[in-house]
Amino acid sequence: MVVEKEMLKKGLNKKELGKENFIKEIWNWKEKYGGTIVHQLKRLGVSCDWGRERFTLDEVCSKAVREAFVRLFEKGYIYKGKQIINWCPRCQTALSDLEVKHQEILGKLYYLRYYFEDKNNFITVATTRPETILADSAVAVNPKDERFKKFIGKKVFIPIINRLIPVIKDERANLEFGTGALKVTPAHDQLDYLIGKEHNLLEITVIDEAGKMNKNAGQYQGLDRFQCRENFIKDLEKIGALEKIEDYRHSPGYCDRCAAIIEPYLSSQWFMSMNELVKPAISAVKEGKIKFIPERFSKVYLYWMENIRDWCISRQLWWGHPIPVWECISCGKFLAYREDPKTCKSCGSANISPDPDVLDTWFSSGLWPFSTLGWPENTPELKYYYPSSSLLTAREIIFLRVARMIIFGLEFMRDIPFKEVYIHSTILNQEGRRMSKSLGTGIDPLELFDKYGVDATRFGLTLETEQGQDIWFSEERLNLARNFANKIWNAARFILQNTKDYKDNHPLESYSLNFIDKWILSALQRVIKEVSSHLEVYEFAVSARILYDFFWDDFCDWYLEIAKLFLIKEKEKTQKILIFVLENFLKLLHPFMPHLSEKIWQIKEEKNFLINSPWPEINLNLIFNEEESQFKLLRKFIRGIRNLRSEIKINPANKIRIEILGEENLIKEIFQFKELIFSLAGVFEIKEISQRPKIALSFVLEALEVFLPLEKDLLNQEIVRKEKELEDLEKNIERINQKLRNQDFLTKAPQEILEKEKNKLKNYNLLKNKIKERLKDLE
RNA sequence: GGGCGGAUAGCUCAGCGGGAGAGCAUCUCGUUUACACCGAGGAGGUCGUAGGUUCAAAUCCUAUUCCGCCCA
Repeated sequence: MVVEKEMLKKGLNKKELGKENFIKEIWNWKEKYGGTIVHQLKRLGVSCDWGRERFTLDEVCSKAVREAFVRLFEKGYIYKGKQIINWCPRCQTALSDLEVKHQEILGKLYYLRYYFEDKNNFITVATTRPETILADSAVAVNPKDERFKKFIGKKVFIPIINRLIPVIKDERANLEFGTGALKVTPAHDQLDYLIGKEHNLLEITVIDEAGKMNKNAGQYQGLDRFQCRENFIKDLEKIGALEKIEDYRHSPGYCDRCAAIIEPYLSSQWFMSMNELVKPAISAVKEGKIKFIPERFSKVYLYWMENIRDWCISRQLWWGHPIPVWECISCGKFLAYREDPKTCKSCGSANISPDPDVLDTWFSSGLWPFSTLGWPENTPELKYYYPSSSLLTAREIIFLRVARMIIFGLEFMRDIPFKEVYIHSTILNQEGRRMSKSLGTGIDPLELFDKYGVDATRFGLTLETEQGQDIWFSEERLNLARNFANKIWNAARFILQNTKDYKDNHPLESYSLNFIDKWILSALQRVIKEVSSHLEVYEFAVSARILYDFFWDDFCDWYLEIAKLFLIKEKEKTQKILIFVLENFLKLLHPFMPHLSEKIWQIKEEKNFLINSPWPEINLNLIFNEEESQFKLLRKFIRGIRNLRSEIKINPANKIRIEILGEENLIKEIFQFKELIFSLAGVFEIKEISQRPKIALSFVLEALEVFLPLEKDLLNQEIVRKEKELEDLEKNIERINQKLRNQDFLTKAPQEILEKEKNKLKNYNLLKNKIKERLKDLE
């Protein structure tokens, strides 16, 4: 299709070019664009086994297609039949139901009069396609419809061409639609075809393969179907057969490839009978042998499979796998052959001719999971790789490819092709439309790679791939990811600079770790555990977020800053930890940012590739719950001081003195980290006091009160602050009290929750008292 | 016509039964030798609407509106 368009631009059409040249053009195009996709994937850092790249028209695949076809043919699943199929007059081929897209448009509904033989009375029929009147074989009315009962069995004239047709009764005539009377056009409508079969009606074709009116259309012969409609309506109006025209919303079918309006067309095609084939494919999903992720897509799959219709597999195209069927002119048999035959295998006649059609491309796609591995030969690859674990794909592919892979896998391999089907997000462009090659709504990923970097593009998009949710593409998000990549690069540079003289001599356990070391190591274990488990269940965005938060918030903002101090006094141990955390982080990061993580890894040690190293495993000896909460206290303390400073706009360069009051052991703990606090909070002295100072800003942290002495004229600010704090606190206290006063809450809520609420209340009250005392002091 | 998904801070989205979160944007401060693609701090939301279940609802159920997708 795409190639055809390209050639039209150059002023060539496919018929002039000839079949052979056209196919040559297609191969050229395939080389060029197939190459582009592979190139993009490679730049993206996709680590495929590139030696196994395949194309559906490769010899290996062709062999599989032929074998599969012959087997299905011999089992009687493939048959030739005359049916109403979806015909694209532009592509001039049959299409399967899946290749037809319906789109709602505002069309017209034409009310037309069919006069009875006596020419006095008439019956009015409504239609959206008046040109097909020329192919009408009957008018159908519902037997329940009182209005038309008297007409059943009579005959009416088709307007203009004056052919006589009967009025018949059929339940499929919809009482609600139009006038309730239905024109029956067996050769140009699916439903009418069925009605026609039942009532033995004539099947008259008036439109040809190119969408033009044929000789049965009389005076309209040669006109395009839409032109014919216009002319015909004018003529009807002239003779008074047009009663009225109404606006009407309906959804005609469009060709998925070229967007031409589909013509339901009576034609002889090859079909695959689906009823039997589908059964094991339905139970495989129902029994959970194959799982869809997110789960809800299994419903989509099952609904389609349970209502499946026979699949029209023949196409009138020049490009594709030929249908391996030969017709014997002598005995009239159609038979499928594994090798091109010289004589008919039924009667031995040499007077045979090959089928001119090719197979729907989705036929070969369905064989992909095993055709690419050498099936029907029993190759070692087939044994090793089949079935595979997961199929990652887009949701519009569920019927076209996934369903058929499952059907064919179970039919030919007697086993499922994969255990899990992950349906990934669809990226929408800024207008909210799906990105697609044929719609021209896509963007070139290579441009994004140049602008933001490959890893940032990957990471930015990954952050948004919430399960089954669409992604509205926005470059802002890539910016965030690029900043993250930059952060990682700089942090790594800092670590590598400070570990040049580091020798990995001792195991981590041999060092005496302080509680901050323990905190970061413990936090790392948590990250390893969580990232791993989320990846297991395809929660990529969650994993990416965990890595982002850990690295930026915990590691860079806190541990690295603290490590700057540790590097002076406890150099070797700190180097050890920095390297340890970085290494593990890089491993976890690799699936998301393969280039950056590998690059940093290679600077660190040239010999081994990161991609070859094992995935990190959680070390239970490095989990320190107590130290983690201890660190959280210190962090709150430092943040509290920073808040006070910012409150009165103390220049960061100015060091301050703080005073603390409270429980002995807490004070001791704080003094232990004096230097950290000095450095991280801009403090030059911490003084223990026994009485609250009057002129100071303050905050309360558990059983500790912290003061920042200040100038008199700023005291008002402290009072306002404290009053606001008190107000917030009282709101919280009142909310909890309300709960605790509620008898139902006390009896019905779980004990844990009750304890939690009581605890909260206790703490709030403690704080409240301290703040109140403080306010009293200030008055 | 049937099915599915979404509606939460200005924007893009997390959270999916017990104290409303992130990034960007915005505001204040900052030349602290890893990083201004940065650091510190602040402001900003009656979680589409209406009912219901529950001691407790952004979170569960029902209805409804708007947006998107799929199938017929």
